[in-house]
Amino acid sequence: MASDQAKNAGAVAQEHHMPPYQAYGAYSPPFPVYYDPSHPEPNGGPHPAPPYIYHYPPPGMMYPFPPPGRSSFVAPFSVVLSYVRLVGFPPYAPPPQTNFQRVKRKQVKMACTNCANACKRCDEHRPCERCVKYGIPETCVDGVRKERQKGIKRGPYKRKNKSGGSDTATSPTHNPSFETNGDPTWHPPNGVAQGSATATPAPSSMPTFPPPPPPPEGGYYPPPYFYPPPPGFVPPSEGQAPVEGSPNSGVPPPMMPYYMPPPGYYGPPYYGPPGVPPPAMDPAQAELQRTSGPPIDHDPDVEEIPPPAPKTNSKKRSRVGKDGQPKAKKTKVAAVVQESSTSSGTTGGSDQASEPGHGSPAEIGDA
DNA sequence: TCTTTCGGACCCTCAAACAC
DNA sequence: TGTTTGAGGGTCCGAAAGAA
Repeated sequence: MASDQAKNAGAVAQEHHMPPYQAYGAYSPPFPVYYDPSHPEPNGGPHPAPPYIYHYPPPGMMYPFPPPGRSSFVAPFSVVLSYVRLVGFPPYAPPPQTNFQRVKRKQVKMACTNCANACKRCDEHRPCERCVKYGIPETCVDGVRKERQKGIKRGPYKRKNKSGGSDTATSPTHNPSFETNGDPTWHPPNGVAQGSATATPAPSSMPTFPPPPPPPEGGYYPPPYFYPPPPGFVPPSEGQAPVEGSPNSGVPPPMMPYYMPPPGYYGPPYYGPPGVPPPAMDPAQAELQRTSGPPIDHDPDVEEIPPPAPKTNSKKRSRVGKDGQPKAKKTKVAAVVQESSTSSGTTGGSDQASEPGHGSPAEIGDA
């Protein structure tokens, strides 16, 4: 079987995490934005109830960005999206590991034969909830686990490094790539010390984001361009950095200064005044970046996390044709069925657990 | 629209390999 | 002998396909 690391690589972005109560900016997909209920809500209203959403900026879209002077992004939810940046914003690089804690899927130790056959969730009780739901409690019995094979020779193990980075559980707060910001040439701006902000300390399970780069010549920090603009946000006055909590005005602005980058725009972060879209990139340069990709400042030594792969038709199954050719069934399920067929009543055999239309619990799916 | 099916991701267990 | 590794074997999510 593939290693768990490899298996989990894509799953992190795919699974539904239960975000910790901490808000952070995000660098690039699949990094989420978290919500921090320790900060006041606009209008002093109550915090939204969990689960808190993630914001996955679409590729090519702007990205949440830690506000100036903050080593991490902690803000009311409505502010979270107020700091944005464009793809390829130097000198940031995504950390090699997201490490966002994921809620593990709970599994029962032994699913009943009906649920196992249907590949559906079971529970500890007998009859299980699903069997009761479908009126087949009498057939809700445990299957029989196969005994693990013994005497299987295994190759030599690759000993993992105990001191660090042995696995994905390494605290991201100690991720060297964070400390160097993934870029050896980058240094935190003066006066922006790590942890200097009033931000709620990140739990150990959460990444600590590095401080933002200094504003460019002229002193602008990214204006609060939104995509989409959070309701009720009041943009800061020109030339000012976004102020945390600014949405608290409670007065919905008539029009938010937000924009989408023009097509083909892969340029640097735009520091212009609020409401003014970035200039279009030079066509030649845009074309070059379209073909070779946006300017990436990623540490070449840092493994890049690819954006969530678009859903493919990989799960497309070829079904039984009109003229026969039954598909091979899952043998492991079939084995369970076979072993418990005397009590469960499901049809045994290694080729099929049950037949459609016979009311067998195995094919009663969840509604 | 609902139901059934099932690919494959995810999870747990535990024997083999390894360190001390 | 205790710990670590990683594969076996299981659960079940979620989407496709068929049925109603």
